Amino acid sequence: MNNELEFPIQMLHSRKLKATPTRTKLLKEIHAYGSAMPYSLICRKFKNADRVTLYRTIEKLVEKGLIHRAFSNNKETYYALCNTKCTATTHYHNHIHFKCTQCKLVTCEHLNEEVEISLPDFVVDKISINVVGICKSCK
Amino acid sequence: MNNELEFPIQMLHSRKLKATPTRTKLLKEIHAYGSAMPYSLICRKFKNADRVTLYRTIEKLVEKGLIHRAFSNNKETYYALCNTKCTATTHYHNHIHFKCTQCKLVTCEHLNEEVEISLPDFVVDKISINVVGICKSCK
DNA sequence: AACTAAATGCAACGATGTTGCAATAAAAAA
DNA sequence: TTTTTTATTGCAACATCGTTGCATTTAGTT
Repeated sequence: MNNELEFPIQMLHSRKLKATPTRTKLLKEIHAYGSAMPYSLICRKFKNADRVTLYRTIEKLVEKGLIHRAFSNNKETYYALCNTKCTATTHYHNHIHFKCTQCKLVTCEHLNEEVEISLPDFVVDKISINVVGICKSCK
Repeated sequence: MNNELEFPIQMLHSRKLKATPTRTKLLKEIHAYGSAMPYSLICRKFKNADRVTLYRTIEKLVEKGLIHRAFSNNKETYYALCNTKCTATTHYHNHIHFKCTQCKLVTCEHLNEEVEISLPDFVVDKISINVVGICKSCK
């Protein structure tokens, strides 16, 4: 996926962030999880940590473009690692977020072609596409 | 937009729901608002009502396909009326939800062409597309 | 080793999600 | 129209999450 993922400290430093235990652990946990990680699960991995610290850690890493909110409904938010093309403000949009109704996993899936959305008279800054269905493994 | 919108009672009855004051009011408020209505604003319109009743009213109308969650981030959810083509389980996906960073409004925008998303080996049930940018009016 | 800017931990509060249960009201039946 | 049935409401109560301020601690630097 991303070579840098094995080096959370370098990832953090590249965005001028201090490599604190909570931050490096968060990056490692999300990476280890393999798909977009629900907040509730993140909490379980950090049950000894302070809730506010975790909150601010997530905010900061989202702000700096190291992770992103892959999926959100009114109940839960899922977090995923950004790929190397992500910057602090933009994310690639030739990928979509897929939520499987069977295994409940949220994954980032790449599309062969960029999605074309024609909205004349609108300025489009960011596109996010969520698909719900049944994933390859569960089908 | 939708003729039925002027008749919240009929809308409710068509889904075998009792036409209670909270339900008819919710449908009217969202319709009157014109774009996807943030939950915080809905609350303000219902400040005398019980919070749990409002919660259950929303749940029920979403479940029955009269309204839908047009947009959600980790902070807030936006609700919009479903069009007549919506059923309890599916929503049209030749429209997108647009959030304007200037006026903060979330609107449903129709696309001339259906969005094509090719995900071989996946079963696609529902596609939702959120676009962030600057709307026609603010540009 | 000392310094400095940034991150953490804690307290504290507000908003939202969620359930159970008794009281109430809407729709249907008589 | 009145009664009956069944769904909805209101309230209490609790859990989770978002958010801020401030004092303490720590990472990266000098």
